[in-house]
Amino acid sequence: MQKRIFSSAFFSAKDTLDCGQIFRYVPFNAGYTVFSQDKACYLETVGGETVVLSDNLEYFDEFFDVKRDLEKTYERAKSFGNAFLSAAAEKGKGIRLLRQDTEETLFSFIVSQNNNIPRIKGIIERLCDALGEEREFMGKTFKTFPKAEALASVGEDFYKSIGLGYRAAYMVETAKTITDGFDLRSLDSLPTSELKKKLLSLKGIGPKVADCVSLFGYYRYDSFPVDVWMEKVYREGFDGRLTDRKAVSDYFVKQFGGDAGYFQQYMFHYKRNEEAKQK
DNA sequence: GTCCAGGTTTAGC
DNA sequence: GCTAAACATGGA
Repeated sequence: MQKRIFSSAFFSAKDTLDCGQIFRYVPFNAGYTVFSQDKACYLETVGGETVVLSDNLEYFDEFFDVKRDLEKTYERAKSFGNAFLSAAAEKGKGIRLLRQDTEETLFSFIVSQNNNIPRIKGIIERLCDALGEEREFMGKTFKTFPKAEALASVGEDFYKSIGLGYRAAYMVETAKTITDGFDLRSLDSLPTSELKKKLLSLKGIGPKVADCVSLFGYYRYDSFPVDVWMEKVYREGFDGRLTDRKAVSDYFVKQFGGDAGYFQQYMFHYKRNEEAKQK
């Protein structure tokens, strides 16, 4: 087991994991065990330090994008002079956008549509339990995220049995499309707009999920997913005149450019926490 | 019982 | 092209 220590100033375990970009992590000791593909690490923030423990540290250096300087991103967020964005950046400056596995991100966000985060986590956990391979980390066993081949090997009734509801058909069809030769890696070189068009051809992927896959799975920071939460943010804290989600997304990308993805995540996380407090 | 959640698909204009 | 209904599930 190897260990790395970072300043927690722009790397908070809690904010990075709880901001809705990842569904596979569980509280453990003072921190969390985090899973990606067939790998695991332990992540904790205590005081001014964030610690990563893993047998695959190089993988998780990349995963947590540890070389990226987020102070600049945070400063640019504040420089826009929007009250909501500034407050969100202040609260969420510990968020790091993860560089997640493309395929895992794709299937995870098919599950996410018209669903809530606790339920998404549960479904993905049952998915891995049933179809993943067993591995060990810190004396405990866990399951890997199943590859498309494994996902395509089961039918709709399996997905319904673990709670996917009507999304079961989307999982089956898209898993088959991928095993039949749709190469996710071949999209790496496309500009973001072309990448999204290709993603939209997959069943169960509409504009919002395509933006999430583009951002979390292809690291296109000029993506701005607009869901029910971001609609509220737009209405309450910005122009508010557009009604179409895609138009709202374009509006933000135009303003924020390559910072759009980070700013979106700051604001999404802040909005959700704000609502939670009032209850 | 109704409403909601990191929306997409399909049918009908 | 656009709009509106249908779509499972579980927690509030």
